[in-house]
Amino acid sequence: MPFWFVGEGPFAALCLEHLDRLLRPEEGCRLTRIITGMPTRSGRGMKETPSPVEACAARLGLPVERTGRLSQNEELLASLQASPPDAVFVIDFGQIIREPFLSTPRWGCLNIHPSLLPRWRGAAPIQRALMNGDEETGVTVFRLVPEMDAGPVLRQAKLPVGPDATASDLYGALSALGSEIAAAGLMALSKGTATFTEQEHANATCAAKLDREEFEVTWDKPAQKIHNVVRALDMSGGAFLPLKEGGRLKLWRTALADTPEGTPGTILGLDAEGPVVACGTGALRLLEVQAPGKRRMRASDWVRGLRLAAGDRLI
RNA sequence: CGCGGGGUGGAGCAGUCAGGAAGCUCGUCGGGCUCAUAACCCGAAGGUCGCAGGUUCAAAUCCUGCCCCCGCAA
Repeated sequence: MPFWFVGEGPFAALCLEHLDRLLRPEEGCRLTRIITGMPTRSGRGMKETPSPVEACAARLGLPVERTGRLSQNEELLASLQASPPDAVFVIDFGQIIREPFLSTPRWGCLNIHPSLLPRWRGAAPIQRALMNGDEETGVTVFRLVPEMDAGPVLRQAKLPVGPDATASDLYGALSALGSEIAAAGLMALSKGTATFTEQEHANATCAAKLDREEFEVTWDKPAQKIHNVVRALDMSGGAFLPLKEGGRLKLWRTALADTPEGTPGTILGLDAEGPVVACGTGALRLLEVQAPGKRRMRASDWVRGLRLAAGDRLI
């Protein structure tokens, strides 16, 4: 059973790694082509940066091809139609896939989507689930249809979300779980024992793309809400607190504290773990932060260098 | 050549503008106090001040080049 893999972002890279491990040739399963997007000019100095999938493939020693707009890649389509694979994984790719691409593979194009579809269709399912405080999430393997994330489901698995689970935790867990059920689902398909189930479209919700403004946190909000934003954004550049002297303090890791009272932004206490800061409701302990121009560090170290003490205000 | 911040004992920082004996808060090790301690007291070890040149009587500090880390913007 030959498969293609089309992907670009970090979730796709993790899935690629898992699928490469799970789809072992002894069952006849293998990824015959890996396709990713063009490198982007980004980062310091506007350097050309390959996609996470390309970097991952290189690390695994797998050949990878780049493509621009898939819908205009005649060569790729011709090759697909000439000898269709059993399925094409399209994961975290950032392009709408249309016909005739969708229905050319034997079982169509399959996606591993890190949410319990039809909940959180769209670009940022993991982040939205965390920001929303969901206590349960999951991963869905489904067949692509023209409408975004609306195709029939092959397999789905649930995952409880711990109170301190972060986006990177869920990226790791859901890519592993998703790859497993995808591999299992394909085996079942090949034996004719699997079916696709239509989604309950009425229950669909949308996981909108992240907006830069959502990365900013202020102390007047409830501690739980800030904690959720911090957890959600640790793969996306990090939540940040604007500093009065300019610049931003990134919040990489926090924990809810039970210390109650205080004016929002006041340091209520300091210990080896880090400072506890009063919020609009409740208080938050800072565990890992990043000051402007600095690397990530333990919040206790950051506080030490700044000579902050209980009673000081963090704006 | 897109814009900007930073590299000082193991950690986080001050000192650089106005050159002149290595500092602060911790950690580590040893000792003391205590029923006990992550608390307190006393003491100790540990640094090519990112690298290489230059200026100077004298450079962490001024000049030149290079390396590494980080943020913004896309």
